[in-house]
Amino acid sequence: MLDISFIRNNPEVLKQNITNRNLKGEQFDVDAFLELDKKRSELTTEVEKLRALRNIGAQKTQKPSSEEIEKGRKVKEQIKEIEDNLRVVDQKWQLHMDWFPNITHESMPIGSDESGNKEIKVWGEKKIFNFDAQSHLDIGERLDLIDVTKSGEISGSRFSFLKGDAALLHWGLMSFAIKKVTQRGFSLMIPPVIVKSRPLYGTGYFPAENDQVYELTQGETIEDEQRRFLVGTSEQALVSYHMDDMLDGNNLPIKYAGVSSCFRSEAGSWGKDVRGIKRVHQFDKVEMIYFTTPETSQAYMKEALEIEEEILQELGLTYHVLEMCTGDVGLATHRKWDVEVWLPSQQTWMETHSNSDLASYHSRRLNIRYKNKDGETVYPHTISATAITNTRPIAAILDTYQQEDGSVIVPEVLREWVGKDVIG
RNA sequence: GGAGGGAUGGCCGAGCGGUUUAUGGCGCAUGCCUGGAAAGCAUGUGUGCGAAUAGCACACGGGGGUUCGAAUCCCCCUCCCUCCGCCA
Repeated sequence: MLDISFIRNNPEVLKQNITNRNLKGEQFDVDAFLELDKKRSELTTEVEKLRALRNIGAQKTQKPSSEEIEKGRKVKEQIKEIEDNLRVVDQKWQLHMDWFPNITHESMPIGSDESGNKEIKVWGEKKIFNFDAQSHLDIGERLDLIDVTKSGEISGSRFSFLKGDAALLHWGLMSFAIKKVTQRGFSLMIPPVIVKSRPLYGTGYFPAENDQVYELTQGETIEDEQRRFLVGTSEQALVSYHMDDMLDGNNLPIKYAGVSSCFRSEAGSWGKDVRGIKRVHQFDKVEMIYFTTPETSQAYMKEALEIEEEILQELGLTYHVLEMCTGDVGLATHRKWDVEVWLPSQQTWMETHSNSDLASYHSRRLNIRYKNKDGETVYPHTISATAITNTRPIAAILDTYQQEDGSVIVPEVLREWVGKDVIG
């Protein structure tokens, strides 16, 4: 959510930002919003004047005369009428506020889709096999590591069984990443994976991306407070951990590493990455969350990238880093880098990590503040970045480390968990 | 799941229909005092609109209602505590 006074003072900046992001729809109509905002101010002023009248009447009259009671009754009716109007205007006003995107960072390229993303770094060699290389799924099925047939029967499409050494690879990756982030000063958190709607609203998944979310509750008359959802990332629970909190500014940055399963309905992604375990409804992730001062968020975003790169380098996976463009990021994003790993058998990149500076977009929605040295209330910036996930890195390892004899070399840093040097 | 008891500012804690415009304390900030500090004293210390140290409104877990007037009464919801039940 944006600061309302920022919008009032810089409507052109917001309009330009909406254009840059290639957003379309009534909810992004800034002029209509400003009209509503004006109307809302007028009605608010009006209703506040009447309330003042009511308060004066109520304060000075211990035993009101029947005349005074009659006067109060009239004021009450007027208040109700204006409040009803205000409620309608306010709802429309809020809808715009909920949909307006964060202002993007100046270094983000302007583009309408993923083709506008800019490669800012490449690390490692693009491996060339001198034998007939297989995809991660073919390797996984041949070595009895991945079973998507059984999971299809049991859970539906886009689920998987990770078996035997692949399950050990999973634990290895998670443990390896946990070791890395705790060494870097993150407090480890195991959050709930079922949340209410407010954390999802607060982290920008509602209303904009609600088609990605699994809802557990049913019934049309259910109160919003009683609805429950599966998290798509531990970010949703971890950032919300501090909702309505007044943080101690001296403790910033706060760094949490969340470990959880993540659930995504993947609506609207039909046909993308269908084969194997590249895009599934359930995966596991170690996520890094920062709460920082506005001045330092960019520096910590770089720190997060450094950690991500260190993890991939030690796994020996070839990757590149993308500066995401304005048209390929969510509404909450201020700046975002994606890290993609090279799949040599497919001759293609696959996203394994993302790293976002959300500025104060989340903290405003979740009412997270701290007092700075001048005693002013400040909304901290939040950063969300992937340390590791299980499925895609496993796919990348199988692909990258396959050998001509059909076996797969285990990356050195994972051997203590997998218990062997070679699978198969 | 059942039965009770609770939720008040950064924190603690009064108030239970009308000088409460939220008492009091702690913490914090600023000033006075001091060689410096502590102590003491004074002032300030929720949010919005606003140029404003002007005003007004809002705010007592959230939402709705009753009333001329609600932190206070009623209804719904959430969370916490105690006991019972169930259970890795």
